[in-house]
Parts: sequence; structure tokens; C-alpha cells
Amino acid sequence: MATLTNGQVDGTVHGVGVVSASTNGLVNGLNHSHSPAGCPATIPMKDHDAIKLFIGQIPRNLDEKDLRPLFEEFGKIYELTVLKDRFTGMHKGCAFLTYCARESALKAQNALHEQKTLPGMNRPIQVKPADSESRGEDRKLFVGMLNKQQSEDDVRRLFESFGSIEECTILRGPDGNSKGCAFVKYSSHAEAQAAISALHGSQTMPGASSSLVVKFADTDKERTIRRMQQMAGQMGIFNPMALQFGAYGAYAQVQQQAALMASVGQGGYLSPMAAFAAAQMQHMATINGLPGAPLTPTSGGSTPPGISAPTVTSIPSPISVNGFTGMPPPQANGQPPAEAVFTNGIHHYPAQSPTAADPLQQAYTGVQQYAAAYPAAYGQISQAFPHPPPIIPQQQREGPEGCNLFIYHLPQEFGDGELMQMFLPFGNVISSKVFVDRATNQSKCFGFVSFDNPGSAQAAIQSMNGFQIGMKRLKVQLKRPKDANRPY
DNA sequence: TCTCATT
Repeated sequence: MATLTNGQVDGTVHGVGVVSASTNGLVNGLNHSHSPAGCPATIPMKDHDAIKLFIGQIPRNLDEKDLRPLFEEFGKIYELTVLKDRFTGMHKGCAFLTYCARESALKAQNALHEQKTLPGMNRPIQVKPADSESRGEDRKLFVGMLNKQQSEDDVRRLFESFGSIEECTILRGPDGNSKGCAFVKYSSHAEAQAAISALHGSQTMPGASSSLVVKFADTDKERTIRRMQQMAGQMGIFNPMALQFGAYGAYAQVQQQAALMASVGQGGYLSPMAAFAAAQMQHMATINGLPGAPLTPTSGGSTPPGISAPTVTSIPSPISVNGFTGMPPPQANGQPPAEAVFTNGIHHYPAQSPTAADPLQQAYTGVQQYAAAYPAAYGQISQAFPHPPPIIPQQQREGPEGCNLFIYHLPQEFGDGELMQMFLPFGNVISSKVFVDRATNQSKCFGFVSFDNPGSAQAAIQSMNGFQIGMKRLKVQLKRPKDANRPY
């Protein structure tokens, strides 16, 4: 069986790797010399049982033509595609590779997976069947509360009696130090479940703060949520592109968070609306995609993400992430995404189904909604920045009963303008008022918003009550009628 | 304490 993960197979790998092209139907791929025009047989054929491989840890400066030679050594390539971001075209650092022959894929995996590190990468190349190739049942475990000294082998030993382990990885920081957790992938769900039953909480590793954690690893959805939550924080700190790019930038940051942060990092100004955009994405994803997901950032504790305006100007810059030092705005390369039209900071996208099931899609839609409601003037961030938004607070006006909202747990830096922005998507806001401490001029973190009709107010409550911004969650409810407080 | 990315 072709799975190989760590070093012990070294010795055998090269022997296997050199097996000559051979045996089963792989002649297929070789005999497609020129046929008469129009004959479909000119297309390279692959085995019906060919395996699509996922190739990871590819330097971003290598494209298909650079990679081919590396992989052709193991057989004829049917298809090799570097993954790119659909809008930015940015190389994602990974690829899909299908050989004509199944055997070639196995050989390549044996010879390459985790066996060498491409230039500029700090982790070894990954060559393994793509996710799409496996029946995606849950069989991967997250193991937490390990001792930081424990190695892959230690973890294997701990887990091997419950089934056959396909993969075992200790999570490590950039310095190579264990983060005290690991992934263990079994060949079946049942094995994984057995390991959970037997091991979760069963013991406490020396030096660990609590007992061993063994649970199914996050699904992709959960990971997306997790990232967006992290991003909500980061966008609060680094800011402006979220505005400059509008929905596009927000999307790109989900996809290319680190890279974009590098280009965004210079700003250092906190825009409450950037935080809001991020938070809205997170919210949409949460309410639509994964009701059971924890809402609070899992980093927890004393360092709330984002929403910390007074400190942000000290962010060091320029910032480089993975050697990436900047990225032009999408408009700048002469190739704006075909799907997006930029007009005064408002971004129009093709209609998308509001019922899309993908949480990211949902989040994206949410941001579009936000972006669409966002005044063009404020989108001109270069002028607005770094000053507060040029929203002129209007005279305090109450709407009819049922139209006035009380909002609590506002971010400290939200003013009347941000409050209004936040509720514009739900209707005609006739007034917005954040209460301010007279002595300090600081927001008291609550305020009122009035709409001109009760439907808008209800829609706003529906969407915004419980809405998470940073560590806080908004409380949005109907304002009590003036006389409601009176005993009689 | 949830990787490094999965068309």
C-alpha cells in the first residue's frame, strides 16, 4: 500500500521509484501519436482507475511548466493544474496532478511525498490523493493536549492499536516546535471513533494542562468559519483595503488572508467598518452555514482580536508574510476580475442565490449587501482616511413605535455614522445616535437607531441581534416606548 | 490545541 508518511520508508522509496513504466494498461498514455484531425483519440487517455493527486508545498513561483519535469519522471502526465485564486489568479501553492497510469501516481507519491522540500518552502512537498479521491467520511482526528516533546512515532504508538493509521502529523510552529497537538488519520471512521472512545480524556500528558483531547478534526466548513473569525480580528487592526476593495477585498482576504495582509499592513488605521465587514462575513457564515459553531474566537483569553483602535498605529510595517511583500489592487494589473465592476467603491456582482449553501458564499453575499449599502463617498478611502467618516449626524428623530431600536455592546469606536452604516442595509435609517460619556467624550457603547417603518426594524433585529464584532455581540431590540419605564 | 493549499 502506497501510503508513506515519515522517514522510515526512505530506504525503499528509491527502489520503488525506478520501476520501469510497465505492467497494466498504461500503454494507453503512450500511444496517442497523431491521429487524423478530428479524432477524439488524440486526447491522452488515462486509466479508469487513475488517481488524482494533490500536490502541496509548491513554491508560488513555479507553474505547470516548471513542475512537469519533476513529475514526468514517474510517468506520463494526463493533467497537471496549479491551483489559482479564481479572482486574483494568485498561485495557491498547490496543484492537482493526474497521471495517465495509476501506477505512476503511486510511484510519485512513494518517491516524493514528504521526501523533499522545494526551494523556499519550509515544509516538505505533499503528494497524495486529492480529497476528491477519497470517500470523505470523517476519519481524521485532532489530538490536543499532547506533550510538546512527543514525536509522530510516540503519537502513532498511542493510536495504532485502534486501527491502521494513514497519516500522523504533529502540528509545529515555524520553528519546528510542537504545538502540542496532532492530526491522526485512520483508514476508517470506525477506527477513528474507537480511538476517541478509548483515548479522549484518558490520560494527562506530562506538562499538559489538561487531559488528552481526541476528537474529529474540523471539517472544511469549520475551518472556513475559524478563519473568518480570525480575520474579523485582523481586519480590525490592519484595515483599509476592506474598503478600497469592498466586497472583493473582503473575499480575497478570506482566500488569501496572509498575502493580502502584507499589502494592507501599511495602513494601520482601524476602520470600524472594516471590522464590521469582517464581522458581518463571520456572522453570515455563522448563522447560515453552521449554527452549532462556537461564536467566540477560539484564541480566547486576554487578546481579543481587532477592535482596538488606540493601539493600531504602532503596527510595524512594512509587513512581509512568506516573503510576499505586496500585491497591487486588482484594478492595477489591467485585468480586473471579469465578474466585478468597480464603480466608486461600490461593487456589482452577478446575482447570486441568497440560498447558496456554502458559508463562504453566504458571507460573501453578506458583504456585498453591506458594500452595496455603503455610500460611495466613504468608499473613497484615500480621502476619508484616516479621519472619521464624513457622515453628518442629523437631528435626533424618533420613528413611530416599533421603528426604534436600542443597540447595546457597540464597539467602542463606533460613532453615529458607523451605527447608521451598520443598519442601512435594513431600511431607511432616519436617525442614529451613539451615547457618549459627557466627561470623557467616549462612547458608552450603546445607542439608538430609528427606521421609518417597523418592518425594517424587525429585519434589523433579525439580522443584527447577536451579531458578533470582535469579542462582543450586539444586542439589538426594540426601544422601549418612553412611558414603558414608568410604573404607571 | 485544528496544518498548507483541495479545482
